[in-house]
Order: sequence, then structure tokens, then C-alpha cells
Amino acid sequence: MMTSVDTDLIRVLGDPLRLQVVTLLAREALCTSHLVEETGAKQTNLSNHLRVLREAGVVETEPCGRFTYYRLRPDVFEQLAGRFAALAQTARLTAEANFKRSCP
Amino acid sequence: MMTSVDTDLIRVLGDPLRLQVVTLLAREALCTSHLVEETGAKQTNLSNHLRVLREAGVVETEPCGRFTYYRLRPDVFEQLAGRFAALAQTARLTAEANFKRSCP
DNA sequence: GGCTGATATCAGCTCTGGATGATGTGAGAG
DNA sequence: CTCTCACATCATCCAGAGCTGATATCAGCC
Repeated sequence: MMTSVDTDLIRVLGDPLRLQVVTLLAREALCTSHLVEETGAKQTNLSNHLRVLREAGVVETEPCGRFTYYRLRPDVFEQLAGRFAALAQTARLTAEANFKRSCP
Repeated sequence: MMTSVDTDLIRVLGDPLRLQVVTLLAREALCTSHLVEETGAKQTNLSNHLRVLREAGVVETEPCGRFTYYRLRPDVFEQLAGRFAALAQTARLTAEANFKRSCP
């Protein structure tokens, strides 16, 4: 079954600061100092969250001298959007047809 | 700005058991005992998670005698899918055009 | 080489959030 | 009315996740 929309990925995106970072990175590649400036979060904290995003495959890094550019991986979000769209579609169908399992 | 894809909603969906429930409910409306049976989780635990889903507006309930039917609200997922699709699109554009803010 | 600035890692604290057992509520069967 | 069953709520426990300060790494500049 196509059930499991990888929980870990959603979990990673369920944090306010991380989602803010993701939203910022969607528009342009940024390095850590930019993100510190934009979010107001401390460097250490941000670096920890970026590590989480990196390990989840949400972002990729490109070293540039002393700086490190972070950019979003669009395919991750395309897949995620697709999963949710599919879920929405089956839910819509279920709602319209009023599918329900009878009480035992 | 259309930035903030409501973190709370994503957070709610970022739990394995809750996502499993959502996936089950996408196909057919079920009552708690069904979900207990399907997931193998304890009734109390499941009831707690259902409360979270209810308060997040993800599911709606319909009492039916002693039973309570849970059904998914498709619009929630349609919106969510739309948000992620938009995010994916801007990220795709950014990646192809290689938008990056210059290092200070 | 030594220094500075950018970023990552580590260790520790705190507190949220999930799991569980006991209990409350409310509807139907007898 | 009473008993049972479906479900919700409450109180508690504990692991995990986020925040922070200190430290390590690593690249460029002098």
C-alpha cells in the first residue's frame, strides 16, 4: 500500500524555525550567516536545525570558501505535495461517496 | 507573504500513529474501535491522538449511537498539498535559475 | 605561521509530547 | 433501573527534541 508518507520528513518540517528556513531557501540559496540574520536565531541553534534538514535530505550544501550555501531540493517537496494531493483525492472521494465501515 | 505553512498542522501529521490513522481514514470513515483494531494501539492512546487530530481540524466526528465515526476533511489536505506544491515550484525555479544571495 | 571569521560539533539543561493506567461519561441492552 | 460497552478525560511517567554556551574545524587574510 502507498500508505506511509514518510513520517520523518513531515516531522522535520513541523518545526517553526526549520519551516521558516525552508521558506527562505525556496526563494534563493543562502548561507548560514544570511539565515542567522533573517531568522534572528543563534548560529548554533540554526546550525543544529540545518543539520537535521541536511540529514533528512531536504537541503543540500555547497561550500563556497569560508561560507556554506544551503539550497532546497525541489523534488522532495514535489513528492510530498504529490503524496498529500493523493491523500486529499482519496479523502474527497471517500467523503462524497460516504464510505464508512459498519460498526461491529 | 504566503510563507507560513501552518506549522501546527504539519506537526500534527508528523507522528507515525496519527499519520497511519489519517491514511486509514482517507479510505473510509471509521470509529475508534476500528482504529484500535487496525493500528493495534491502545484505546487511550488512540483517543488522545484523535483529540489532537480533531483540535487541528484534520478530522471531524459524527456520533452514531455508542460509536463515534471519524472522517477526514479533504480540504485540509488539498490546501496542504497546494502549499507544498507552491513551495516546490518556487524552489524549482530558484534551483534552475540558480538564485543565490551573495556572501557578505 | 598566526589571526580572524564562518560554521560545525559537543555536552548539558529544560521542557514538550507521547504512552499508560485509572477513572469519568453517556448510550443502548436487558 | 442497572449493567455493559464505546469512548473521552485525567494524572503520571519518561524519552526525545530544542536551546544554549563552550569548543573544534577550517578557510582566507595579514
